[in-house]
Amino acid sequence: MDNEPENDTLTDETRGPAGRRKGQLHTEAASRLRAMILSGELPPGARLREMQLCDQLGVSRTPVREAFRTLAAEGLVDLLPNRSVLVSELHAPDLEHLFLVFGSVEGLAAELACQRISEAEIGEIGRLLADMIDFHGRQERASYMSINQLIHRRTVEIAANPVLLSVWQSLVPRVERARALANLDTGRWTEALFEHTKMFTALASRDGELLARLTRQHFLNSLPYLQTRSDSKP
Amino acid sequence: MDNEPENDTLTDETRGPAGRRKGQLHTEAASRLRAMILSGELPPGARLREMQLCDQLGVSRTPVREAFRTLAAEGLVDLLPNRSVLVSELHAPDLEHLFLVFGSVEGLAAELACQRISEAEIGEIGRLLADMIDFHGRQERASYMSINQLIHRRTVEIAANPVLLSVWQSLVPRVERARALANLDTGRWTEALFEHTKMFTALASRDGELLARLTRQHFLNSLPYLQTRSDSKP
DNA sequence: TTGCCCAGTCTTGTATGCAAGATTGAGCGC
DNA sequence: GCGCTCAATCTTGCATACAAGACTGGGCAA
Repeated sequence: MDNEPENDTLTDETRGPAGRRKGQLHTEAASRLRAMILSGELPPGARLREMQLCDQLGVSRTPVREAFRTLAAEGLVDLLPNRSVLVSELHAPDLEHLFLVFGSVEGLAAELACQRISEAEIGEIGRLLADMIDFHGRQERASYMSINQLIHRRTVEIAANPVLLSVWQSLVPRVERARALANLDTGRWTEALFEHTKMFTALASRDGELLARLTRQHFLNSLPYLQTRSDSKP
Repeated sequence: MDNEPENDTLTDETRGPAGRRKGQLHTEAASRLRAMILSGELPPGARLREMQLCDQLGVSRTPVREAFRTLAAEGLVDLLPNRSVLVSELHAPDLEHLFLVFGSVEGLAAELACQRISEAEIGEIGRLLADMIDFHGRQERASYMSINQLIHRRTVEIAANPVLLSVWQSLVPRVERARALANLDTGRWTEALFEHTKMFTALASRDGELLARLTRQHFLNSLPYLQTRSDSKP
């Protein structure tokens, strides 16, 4: 009468073999919604009705509403007062603005990373680059993109600036979405890979100024190819 | 019976002569809390208990909780799961990170502004600078700081990049808070003014690269003076 | 037929109730 | 005297109820 089989007093959220509770519901809801937006399941301009998402996610409106604020801060949705939440649009001029800023942020990250990077980390990035070249040779785009993002993320992490990291994290969902919605032109793909090798050379020689310039240019160069797929304003 | 005097179909929230409803309560709550944090009324590390703020603001917990998310996205508070919300700390290393990133963001804004600024806008900034010099001469710090912020804001606006503007707006509360918590050293004040004049010269000649470099340096230079007042970690 | 008005329905904004996790302080054992 | 345990209280997380603002479709008049 004093102990039941399932009466475990574990309060840690990492116990979940039964998948009991991974974390906060609004965090979970935000992750799910973010994934749905990035995958295109929720296309730009889609109306997000609270109740519908509640049914879909199996939670009540409170965590869904809080998740909306998180996504709004990431620029993935627009909150219209007294009206529905809309998945934000991605117009061509917005993309230009986004990539300009994002390139500058990554440029700063690259500059800082050059000041701090260790030999081991240079080796790590080098191996990632080799993998990326390999995936390019085999035309495996998904794997390539995955490694690509990982290199950029590692660079920001090596920069070791939490403010920079948070700004980067707030922008990267939109950048990833833009990439996901556009197809990578084969010519641009090869060109981008070449730029990456040049960037790695700068990183390995710890030339921060050069790497920052290359990084900014890297994003500006990829811009026209993304815009070809972006829709025109209605 | 078909028309009443007050039967205006205005659905805009800006009608309120009776002060009926200024906007959403959570927006209002976020503004109030932001002001309390920036003014120092809520000092770094302060615990924000929902019920207490509800009484203080005269609203229920729901809008307060949503305001917390907004402020968390601005980096003004830290959300601890299942524990209280804390006003975020401002340690010396954090300030260094913040000013490095902020200087870079403003640097990009300055670079873009150089490409777009009109003669009229150069005149406008010039007048603001003249006012600033005047306030410096009369040792009116509050007015000086106000003009100072206005110049920076106008520069970002002239850059005409909404993504950049949103990043800037998300960082500027923390920068302003750091400035508010520290006293401006007189020597640094004069030095900063000199830097501003150099920056204006670059802006007027539309030398974006130079202006970006000066802007970044401007923030790096002011950093040591802020840190002298910042508390050491417990 | 076409345009406007209005009521019904839907959706969002806010308040409140309930349960679970965290904190604290007293009591007990060492 | 000191440290641990446990329970009472507090605080947060989530769900739900209620009210107010938007949307939609039918009906009426021109």
